[in-house]
This record gives sequence, C-alpha cells and structure tokens, in this order.
Amino acid sequence: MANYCEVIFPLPLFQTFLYRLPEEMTGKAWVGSRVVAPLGQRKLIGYVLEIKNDRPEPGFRVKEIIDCLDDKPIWSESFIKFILALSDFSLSPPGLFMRLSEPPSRKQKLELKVRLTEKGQQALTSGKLKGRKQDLLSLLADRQLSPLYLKRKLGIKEINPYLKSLEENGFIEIKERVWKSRVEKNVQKANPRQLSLPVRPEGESEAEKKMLEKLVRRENDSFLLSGSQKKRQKLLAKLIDFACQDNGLVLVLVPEIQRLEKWRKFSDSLTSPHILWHSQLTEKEKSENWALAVSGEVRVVFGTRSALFLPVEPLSLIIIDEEQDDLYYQTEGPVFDARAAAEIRAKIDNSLVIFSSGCPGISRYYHHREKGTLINLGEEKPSYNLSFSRMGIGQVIKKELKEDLGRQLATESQSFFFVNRKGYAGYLFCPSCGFVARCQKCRIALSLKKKNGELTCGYCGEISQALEQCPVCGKKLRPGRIRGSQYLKEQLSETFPEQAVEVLEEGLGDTRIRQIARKVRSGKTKLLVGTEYAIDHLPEGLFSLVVLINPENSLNLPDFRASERTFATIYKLLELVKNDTGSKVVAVVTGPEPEVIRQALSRNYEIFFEQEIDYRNLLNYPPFSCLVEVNLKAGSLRNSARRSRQLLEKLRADFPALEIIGPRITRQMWRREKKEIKLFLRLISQEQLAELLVLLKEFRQKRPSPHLAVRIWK
DNA sequence: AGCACGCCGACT
DNA sequence: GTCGGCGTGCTC
Repeated sequence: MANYCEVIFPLPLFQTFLYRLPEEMTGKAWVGSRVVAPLGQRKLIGYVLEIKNDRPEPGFRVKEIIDCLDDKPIWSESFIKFILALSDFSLSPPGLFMRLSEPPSRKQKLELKVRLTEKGQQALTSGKLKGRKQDLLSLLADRQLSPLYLKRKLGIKEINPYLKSLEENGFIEIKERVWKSRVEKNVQKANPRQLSLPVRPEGESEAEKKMLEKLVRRENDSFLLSGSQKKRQKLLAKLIDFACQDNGLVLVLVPEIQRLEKWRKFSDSLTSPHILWHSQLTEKEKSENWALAVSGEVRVVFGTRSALFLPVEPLSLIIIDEEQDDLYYQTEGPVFDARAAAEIRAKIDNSLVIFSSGCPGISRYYHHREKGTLINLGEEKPSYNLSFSRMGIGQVIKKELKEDLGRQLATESQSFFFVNRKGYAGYLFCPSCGFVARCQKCRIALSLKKKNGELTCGYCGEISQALEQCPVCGKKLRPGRIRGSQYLKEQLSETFPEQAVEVLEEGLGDTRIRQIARKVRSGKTKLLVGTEYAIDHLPEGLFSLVVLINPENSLNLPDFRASERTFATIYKLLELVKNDTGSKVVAVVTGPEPEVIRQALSRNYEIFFEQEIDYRNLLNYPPFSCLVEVNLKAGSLRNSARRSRQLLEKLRADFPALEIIGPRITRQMWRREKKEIKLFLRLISQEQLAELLVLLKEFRQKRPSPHLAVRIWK
C-alpha cells in the first residue's frame, strides 16, 4: 500500500500538489512537517497538509518525495486550519504564511553552487567560447560561485538559460545542498504546575462580566476595550494574570516594536514565563524564544503581528493593543490584517480576542456597541492647558510663545513641535500664472533648499538648480512656503540661536533616530520638531509644551477615514505631554478651529464618535455600507493597468449594479518600482460581499503572480 | 515564484 | 542567422 501526501509550497500559488511517499519514508512524514519535493524542474521545500492512503487516479504522473526534513510535525492540524482560513479571507497564498511560520533555527534553504568541470577548464583555456559565456567561465576559474553572484557580476537579466546550456555542454556543474543547521535539541515539554486555584476577577459592567465569563469558560468571542490607557492596562493585566494561572497561553500584540515599551513595566513584573517576538530579535534570541514558546513553558508572548504565526498550542487570550493602528495591516509579502487574523485564529482555538484602544476605529466601536461587547472604562480628564492660535507659525514662535519658551529653556522642560509635512522647506512657484516647479519623473513639487538654491525631489532624490524665470510666462519665480519640519526648525533656530533644535522624522536611518531619541530622553534636546513618525519613538509624558502646527491639514486627505486618523494621531501625540497642570498644548490653525481637532485635543472620543457616525451614515460609508479596497500591483504600470481593466470588465459583467470608485494610481507608485492601482467597491449587503470575494478569489487564483490584495471596511 | 516555450526585434 | 527580452501557461 503506497502512501500519498498533499504538499503546499512557499510560492504564490493556492493549489496543493500530490506526491507519493517512497516506502522508506512512510511513517516519517507528518501532516505539518516539511519535505523536499520536485516541482517542475526545481526541487523545493514544501509543507505537508494531508497524508492519505487511498490510491489516486489522477490525470498526471505522481512524483515522489525526495526527503523528509522533520522528525515530528511543526504545525498542528488546527494551526494549518488557521493558515488556510486566513488565506481564504485575505486572498494571500497559504504557502507564504507557512513560510512566515517556519522555525528560525532550522530555516532550511536549498543552496546552489556553480563549479567548473574539467571540460569547462579546457574550454576556458582554449578560448573557444566568446562573450558572456567566456566571462562566466573565467569567473569560475578558481572558485565556486552562486548563480545570484554570477548574475549580478555579469549584469544579465536571466542567468538560468546560460547555466542550463553550459551544464548541458558539460562545462559546469551545479551542486545543491540543503542547509541543515545544527540538530534541534529535543526540548522537553514542560508540564506547568498549577500553583494555586486561579482567582476569578470580578467584572463591573455587564459587558465586563460577560467577557470574564467567556474567558473562564474558554469560549470564542471578541470585545473592545476603550478608555484611558491606565485603566485599560490595569484590566488587561488582571486578565492576563488570570489566563496564566488557568494554564492558558496569552498573546499580546502591539502595532510596532517601539510600543512594546508600554508593556515593559508590566512584563517585568510578570511571574509567569514570557517572551518577546518581533522581527528585530537577533537570530540567537529568535531560536531561544522559539524553543521556549513551543516547549509549552511560556505563558505570555509580547510581540508584533508576526507573533500570530508562532505555531504554539491553543491560545486562550489574544490582546490587540492600539487596535486602530494601521500597522496591523501588512502590505508586504503575504498581505493580511493582523486584527482579522487574530479573530480567525481565536475562532479555531476557541479563544478570546480583546481589542484595546483609547481611540478605537469608528466601525469597530460601532459594531461592538451594537453587539454589547464594548467595555468603556472612561477617559481621565487631561490636566494640561489647552489653547488655539490663529497666527502664522513664525509669529507664534517669535511673539506668542517666545516668553513661554524662553522660560522653559531656562529650566529642564522640553518642547515638542508637531508638523504633518515632512522635511522640505519650500517650493518654487510663479505668482502670476501659478506654475509650480515639479519633478519631471514624479510630478511632485520640488522642494527648495534655502541655503544653496537647489531644488530636490522628496521622492526620487533628484537635484537640480533653481530656475530664475517662469518657463511658462517668463515672470520671476518666488519661493512658496510649506510649513514643514525644516521651516519650523529654521524659525526656532532664528528665535533661539543658542539652542540646538532636532528634527525627528521618517527616513533618517535607524542610528540617527536612536541618537536623537537618546538626546531627547536625557534632556539634552529641549526643542524637538517631529512628524507623526516621531510619536512612536518618544517616551510618554516627557514634554511640558506641545505645539501642533496645522493639525487640520490631514482632515483634507482624500480618505473617508481622514477624521478618524487625524483624531487618532492627535490622541497618540497627547500621550507625550507631561501630566501636570503646568503643561501646555497649543494648536496653531489657519481657519476656524475644526470640531474634530477640538475634541481630539480634549480627548473626547465619545462626542467625536457621535458626530463621525452621523457623517458616515449621511454619506453611506462604513459601518453603514461595506467598502472593499482592491490593490493591484504588477511589474509595470502598463501591466497593472491591463490587470485592472480585466478586473473591471469582470466586475461589470457579474455585478452590473456595483458602485465602483476609481480606479486610481496610488501616491506611492511614484517612488516604488512596482506600480500600484487602487479601486474601491461599495456594497450594501453581506451576501454581496461573500459573492464578490468569491469572484476576486477566482480572479486572483487564475493568475496569482500579479499582486492583488483586498481590504474590507465594514 | 521560476521554468519552458514561443514570438519578435536587433545585433555579433 | 541567433541572442536575449518578454508574454503565457504550468508546476503533482
């Protein structure tokens, strides 16, 4: 009786492949273990999803498995179920998720080395070969090299046809070997001892009682926790403690590595074994933590979205901190939303998901309120002093705040200036015809460096000399001002020449960012300018003055979530303010101060929510309709465009009444190699969504390599 | 994804 | 002529 198995590969494919297990390997391959198998001309590492004994009668030749790599399964059946369900929901290939989930210490690769044969040696010395083939052989004269190195060295787009023909002629030899790092130590499965009976925490509100009930009974559900950070963390600590004592495994997710700091104090005080899991751990830390996690000893994992792929025993509790953060949506590699993934995993493991945020997403807040699973712990009244200013920024600094700042600089106090425009100082425009100097390639306004009169493109980095006259009407060009971080820095430096002003924003490089963060922490830097990016990299409660420069700007972004996002940014920003009555928050606005800004500054989520939900209702946005965001990405704009046309055709044929918004080219496409096209589909009913997802899935599976990702807003 | 196969323009 | 770039279809 032969044995067969279904294998999936870490490729952008949705199908599995059937293989025969050679006799000596029957009983050595497991569901959830890895094998080496031939696929086309290649040999690849694949993951066994199913083992079956029935004799298949397929219309193709069944090949044999070459090797088994694991002596026990890595993934449990329920974990595989999770991966498949996630793939189904996100339309990303399951094999790519499996790859994210491979053990770090045993990351195995098939490595190729190219070597010259004797015949090749002769051919090289005889000099019969010409051109690139000769070049290739001479590179190999005294050493073995990898195909990738050869490809780069020779500057050829496709190296394999070369190698194939040379190998056929017998000039070279291609050797492969599996990289097997040290044999995995057999980690003892720890059987955690229950020290005492878990003390069941008491709930206060109805929803809180319901949540605790579910946790005790280990039932699946999801809850939303809102209110002040302090109150939320206190309740969460209680829950984690309970789950640990009850032998459960807890996963605490944060949107970004920096945010783990917020849990530091708690994790340090935790008596149960716990680990960190994120992409910036060293290889050593990764393998150590992995071993600990799968051993069953660990009770709590603190990590970023990648921690969801640790193949650990059933989770009893998943906490999603700062649930509104967009970083939970992964756009690179297999696309997925960690929040949705957590819910999928929780359903399979029968665990509880708790979303936590001071400013939750509007839709989530709405749905949980309707469902009765909202736990609002209440906001604490901020103690800082809030004011608005309608002067220009220069004026604000030089007049309104000068005295304040001067006084602060004399003490230990620090100030933070928040801008939502990145680094560039100004642009060049024609006052009479409105011409703006733009980058030829990117069509984005070039930024003008004041010092040397150079124009640079903020996206592609191209530098050119500033023009004197307008190329359209010949009038003299004038510099215009975008009140960006650099402009602000100049203004501050002019007013306080003896003070060092630092700018913290995206794209400075890790070392520079750490350096600035250190200077700020130590109190050396008293005046700091920063964008949204800076917020995550600064400690809480540090600044006694925070100035927001035109925070209303981001309300005008072409996004139905513009208000929600602006609110969340300001909310997060305010965590940097020192909590004492002497602290000041000043918002510089150009027009009348918008309500959203006022509510965000006074941390009034509920009032903001009520207004926002009315607006969503009026304009038929989520949660009152369902928006499906579709992203298409191919190697070139032409290809993306063709793909989008195909999709539109299919959509119009199958869903004639569907409202299609777009397609449009995304902003990022100007700087990325891959060209991206985005469109939105508005749906009214849930049934329609299911049907649409089936269509999109089919569309994607038929041609899986051009990227297609969906994001559902409902 | 990567590989074969087939088509097509452009060079030794 | 054939080399190499590119689109299409397939991989158990």
